[in-house]
Amino acid sequence: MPKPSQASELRALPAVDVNSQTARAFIGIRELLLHGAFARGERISELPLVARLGMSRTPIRLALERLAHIGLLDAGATSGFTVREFALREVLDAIELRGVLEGTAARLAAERLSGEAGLDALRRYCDDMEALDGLTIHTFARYMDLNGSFHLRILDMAGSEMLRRALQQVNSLPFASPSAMVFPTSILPRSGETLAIALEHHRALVEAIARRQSTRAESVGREHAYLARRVLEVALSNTDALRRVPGGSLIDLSRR
Amino acid sequence: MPKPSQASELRALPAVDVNSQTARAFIGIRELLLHGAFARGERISELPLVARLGMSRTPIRLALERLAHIGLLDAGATSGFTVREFALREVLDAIELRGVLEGTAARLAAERLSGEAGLDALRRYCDDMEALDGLTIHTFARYMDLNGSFHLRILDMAGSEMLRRALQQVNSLPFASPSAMVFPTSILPRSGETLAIALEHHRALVEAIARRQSTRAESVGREHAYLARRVLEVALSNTDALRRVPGGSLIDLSRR
DNA sequence: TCACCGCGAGTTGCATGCAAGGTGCGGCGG
DNA sequence: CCGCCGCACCTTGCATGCAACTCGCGGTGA
Repeated sequence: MPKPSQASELRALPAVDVNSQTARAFIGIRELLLHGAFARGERISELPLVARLGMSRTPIRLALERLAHIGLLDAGATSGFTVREFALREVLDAIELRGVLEGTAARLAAERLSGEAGLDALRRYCDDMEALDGLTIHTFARYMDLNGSFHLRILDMAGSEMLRRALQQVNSLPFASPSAMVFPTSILPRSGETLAIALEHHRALVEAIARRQSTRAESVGREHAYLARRVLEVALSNTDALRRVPGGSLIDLSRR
Repeated sequence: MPKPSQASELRALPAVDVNSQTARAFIGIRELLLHGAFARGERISELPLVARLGMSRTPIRLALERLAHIGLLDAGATSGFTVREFALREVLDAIELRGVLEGTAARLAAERLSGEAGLDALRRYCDDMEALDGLTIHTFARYMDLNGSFHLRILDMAGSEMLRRALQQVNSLPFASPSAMVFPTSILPRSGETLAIALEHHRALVEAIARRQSTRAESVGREHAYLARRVLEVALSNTDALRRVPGGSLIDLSRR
């Protein structure tokens, strides 16, 4: 069963169990962080959040710990947490690392290929994405969903739990995640061309995996991530686009 | 200043602040896990640990959470933690992933090389390792230290915080960490040859980085990790060696 | 006027109490 | 005798209280 579409403003964030206070705290604080409710480097203390989130310190503590672990907060040496700030260079590095890992996923998928089920699924995702025919304000959320499913499927086919964890870790930085750099044409004018290139990458990935061309699969997987890098470089000069990047306020543009 | 040698029985484990109950709980439970105090898949409940570690549930809870995050425990869907068990395949995948990441570190170090300081340090580590001249019971701890410093230095030269975190994550699985698969000759007879190959890899890495041969650096970095894989395959048929691998009891050898 | 010391507020680490949920066992009924 | 239901204990999630620590400010003395 395919995952339900999660096309909210803060999409591309992994869903978590909502039935515990800790999970709600995690989601709530993450949302605050990504919406720029705190300044970069600001110290986060627990008591204000108690008032803001309406729960006791215990779940808030746990949530802060988790946020520190996924890299959105810094755990100070002595104690306490501060809002992590990212130099632009770190964002670019994160995208590069995602490329390496997705390339590895594609390579392993090619090396370990067995059966047609995975390939068929990938081809269907490709077809669906091509059927969208452009990134309008209405279709781009759907595209992000399909795109996410496509890459998840490759990850499945790679069959490496460790790789899955590593990629999850990288993608937990919102602006490095695969769908963070997708904008409708109305925001970034040249999205159409970018989309075409992305779709070509997808086709090439499927073909390479199908033919067990593992080196080609790895190369294309890497190159595909560089696309996000290029989109980011364009978006940097576009305030509208930059504002839409989740967690964009955590990026320190003045620091290379 | 070089890091102090940490050649205890459970070396190769990142040091943590010992001044907090949580840190002590983390270390204590990790030690229990790696020494096989629990069966694979066993459920870990908090109260027994309260008695065993002499502290309240709060720090134990936090420590369990952290252990789950680094992958030594499974956080059950509903609640509670169980001891993670690793199929042999996952261990091999972890080593493969480490190869990918260390290859990437070497590539980035080559691409971003500036100045001679890093290279000089690497060369010194190489000299020191070669000066050991064999892996006796007395020298192999020192070798692991030097080896760890060498790879850390390359990671520094890569200059990617994201990459550092990813590698740290992989290395937190004790049997995948770079020094887990180093045995003195008295345990694994052919360690001498393996050591020679490792030293050659190190030299090749330094040379490739120095000449900015980034592709070569990446390849050698990957291949270097495969050495651990081969040592593991030999060690699998050697009970003595296997017992020395930290966390070896968590590996389910019957499951591929 | 400047420097140092001490106190106080704020903050975190930890312990513990309480309630809710789950699981297993025993008893009861068929 | 077997199966099912209910109760009780075990376990965890969360709240809260307490103590220690830090940082900063103000007062006092040189």
